[in-house]
Amino acid sequence: MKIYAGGVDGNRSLERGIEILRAFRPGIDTLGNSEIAERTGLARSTVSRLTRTLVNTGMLDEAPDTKGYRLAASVIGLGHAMRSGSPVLNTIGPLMRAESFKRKLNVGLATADRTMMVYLESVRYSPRATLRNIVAGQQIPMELTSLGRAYLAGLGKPERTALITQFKRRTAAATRALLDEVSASIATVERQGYCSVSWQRGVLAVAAPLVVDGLPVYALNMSLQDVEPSDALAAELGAYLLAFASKCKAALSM
Amino acid sequence: MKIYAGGVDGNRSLERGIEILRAFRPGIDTLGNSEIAERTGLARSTVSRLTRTLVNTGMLDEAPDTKGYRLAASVIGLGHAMRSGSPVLNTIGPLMRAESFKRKLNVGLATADRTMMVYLESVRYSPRATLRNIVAGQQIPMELTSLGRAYLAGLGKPERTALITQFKRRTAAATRALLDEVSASIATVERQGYCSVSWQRGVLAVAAPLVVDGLPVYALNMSLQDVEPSDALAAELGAYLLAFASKCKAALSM
DNA sequence: TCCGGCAGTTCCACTTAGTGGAATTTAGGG
DNA sequence: CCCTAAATTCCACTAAGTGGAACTGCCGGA
Repeated sequence: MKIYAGGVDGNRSLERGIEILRAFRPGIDTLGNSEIAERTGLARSTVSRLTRTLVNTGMLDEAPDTKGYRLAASVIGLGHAMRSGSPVLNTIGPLMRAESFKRKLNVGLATADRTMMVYLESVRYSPRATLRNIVAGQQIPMELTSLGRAYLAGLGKPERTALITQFKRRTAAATRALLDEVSASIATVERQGYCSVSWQRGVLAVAAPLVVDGLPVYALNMSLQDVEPSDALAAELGAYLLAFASKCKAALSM
Repeated sequence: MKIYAGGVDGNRSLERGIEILRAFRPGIDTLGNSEIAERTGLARSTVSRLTRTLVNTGMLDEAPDTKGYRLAASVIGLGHAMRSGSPVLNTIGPLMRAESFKRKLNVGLATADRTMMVYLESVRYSPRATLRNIVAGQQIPMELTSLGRAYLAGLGKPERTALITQFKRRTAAATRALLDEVSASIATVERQGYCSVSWQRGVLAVAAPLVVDGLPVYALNMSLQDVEPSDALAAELGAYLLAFASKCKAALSM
């Protein structure tokens, strides 16, 4: 009874290489081999070989005095390829920009990467209309935000519970109360189509799932800064969001 | 005389996995396994296993009816991490935005990915000042643009010739004349610090290398749309660019 | 409904390519 | 100039990955 490596689960070296890339979280400048080895739990020699490969393939740059590595420019090239290939972003992006302009608020589209939500696009409205900022790739925690909770609500039961298990494992602290909040938000989405969380002072955000079959689940959000969060305001935003979400769904199914 | 695999050149599976990711060029929506196999020259079974791994690690999503894969959201997460970790972009980015605003022109910062230039940031100035667009990750060919040629000029001889060899291999057509143009541009950069190419009608662009030691070579560019390219205009832009480049260098060496 | 034709996956004998611990080299820092 | 820490290389070992072939499932015609 022999077990064959090929064809069962993934390719180990590739998995590890990707894990190394992922060790570069936002804000991190350079990582040395031993630091990577520590974070990933790989043998130092293995890391040395894999980072070399990643440099050769152009995914990492060797930093100054070879004391470390940083992500290379080709990863943003990939990011651009992803965005420009995404049919969802391509159809919804323009709608988001128009909506942001019309309603004078921030509009975001995101989906999950493990337990983080990552923005495909986030259109930031600024009262000083001279600059409109569009950000992509920013990551925010799933459990804490309306965006993430709306995403969870859009997911099937099994995936959802898998993620919730991960939250438990990840954050030992703040567990019980937080998980209850999460379930409450999910229930709210199921009832009224959106949920609202104000996790930063003066910021009100509402979010709704965007489920199109055959595609990953997405979530849309709208938010306002420098306001006094209130139920009335949340309801108003929620109404806008629901209208916008259904417009998006319509545009996608054409 | 045995040759040991570990430790010599890179890890084969990882190399191949990355090559698969790279097969998703901008604008491509989905790729199926056999299409990938074709593009990369790998065995179909190998591709099947590697794509599975890439899905497990979150780099690819399975498209609708499993007829293909697309880049997953986590690649833009990586892109964001790269940008937010880049010390060069962090110090120069704000300067670029200010400069674009002040001079009313486009300002870009890029570096190479193989034979393409990829923008870390491209600040697009629009006369309708209500929108200023910032794009990252866009790729443009190195040989055809002032940006790419300035980059080449900033490179060491060996790297430069290696790239030029690649151009020859890549584009069979338009070789001789084009290569001469490239050398001419490089010479221009060496003489006056920048070069200028107008490869699209009505667009004038000037570019200069940005070399900071211990870091990859970058290139800065400035461009104007909807103008009649002329030597006088190019000289004016060039002067702005040189001033800006030296301001950047100063900011970086602090 | 049945039959190609095709894309994807699985099987499996083969062996190379990758692994990790130990030894070695390189680089600072005091 | 030595001493510590990090990175790299060495190498015996074999699990892990490979590719061709067989298999499965699907769609489009007729």
